[in-house]
Amino acid sequence: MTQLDLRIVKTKEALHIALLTLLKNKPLEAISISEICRIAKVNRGTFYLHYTQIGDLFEEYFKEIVEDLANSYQEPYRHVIKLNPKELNPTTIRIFHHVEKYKEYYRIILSKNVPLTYYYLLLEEVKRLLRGNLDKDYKLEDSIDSNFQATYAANAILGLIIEWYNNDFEQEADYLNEQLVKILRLT
Amino acid sequence: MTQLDLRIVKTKEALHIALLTLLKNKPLEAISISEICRIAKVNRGTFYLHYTQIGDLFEEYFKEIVEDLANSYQEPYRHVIKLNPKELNPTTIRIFHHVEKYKEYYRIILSKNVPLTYYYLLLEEVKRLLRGNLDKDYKLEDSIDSNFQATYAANAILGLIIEWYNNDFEQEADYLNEQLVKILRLT
DNA sequence: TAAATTATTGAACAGTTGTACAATAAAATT
DNA sequence: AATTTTATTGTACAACTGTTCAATAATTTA
Repeated sequence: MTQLDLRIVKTKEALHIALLTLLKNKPLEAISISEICRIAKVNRGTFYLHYTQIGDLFEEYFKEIVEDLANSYQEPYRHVIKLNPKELNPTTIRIFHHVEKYKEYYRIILSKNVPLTYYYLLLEEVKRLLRGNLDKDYKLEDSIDSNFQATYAANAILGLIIEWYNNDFEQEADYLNEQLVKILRLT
Repeated sequence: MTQLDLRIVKTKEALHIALLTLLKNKPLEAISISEICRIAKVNRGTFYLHYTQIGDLFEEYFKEIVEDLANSYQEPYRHVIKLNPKELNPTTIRIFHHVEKYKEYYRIILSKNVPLTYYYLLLEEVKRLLRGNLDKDYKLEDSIDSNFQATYAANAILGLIIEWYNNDFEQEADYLNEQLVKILRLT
């Protein structure tokens, strides 16, 4: 038994390529479904068979990017910075290099006219990655809600990324790492 | 010399009321400009004379709400919680009661299909409110970028609000305050 | 390979969007 | 109160949206 109908694969591929092509010239919000379909040579009705919004199509990519973030946490950390592992687990900090690598996409998902969905996808992933560490590094008080704590920490890191984005990613990823370490030592 | 043309005031008021009316029954993304104008009995072209998107209209409200957040920081803090003022400036923490008060609106601006703009407006305001405190409470290292630090702290607090929103605001505002204090003591 | 399944197409429809322009009405100014 | 200024209206247009349906084509299954 086969899982994927070849026609579906082809259609989605064509739509993916079309969206990427258009994104080189205009922001996500300025792209119309008709336009994508025209370029992809796919009937507009077919688009609606697979997606409901352009955002759904974009989300398919972005999920791959977020997957790369998760994967990057597996391989050993090579960018060595002097930091005390008791204060900050180095794995925590690989996210900035990931963002730097995909900055064209982060420029999209952090732009103000784009829906929050992608931000939330990212937040969930960072939470998931942090959660393991939080448990290990700190003994939790019983009275603390670990969901609140995880979202607090994850969103704080996303705050750094937002500020970085506002600076048009002009600093090095390593600089962001240093800042994070300093902020954590301070608090 | 007069500043505001009465016709403009009336038009905007009608549009405001129409949007609020519609928001009772459907989410922001499902509301069309035509619909608003039909209810407001305002020509559609007139809408475009003042706004470019529905979001602009909604933003006018939301700015008032954010203003209330800022104002609430002026009056003395009455919800007394036992906390060490050296560890956490109590003014920091008034935000949860504000959100509770306007939770219908925060439900809108934190929903996933809504653009990031409103989130950024909120983030900027929280940063502004925190910035004063951060400077006072901590001696900043020279090497730390206060913009990064401010966005880190402000976004962390918004993280708690996001988690609270995901829980459909079921906890009390005071509970959020307690959690924040505990998290800050922990870090 | 033939039959069955199902994705894609094309056409059509009512509603929305963004824009333009002349005519009109409402407000501000003198 | 008369005049000037300007916001609003109505109309029109091309493009986009979301949906439906029968006809057709591509792919899978037996």
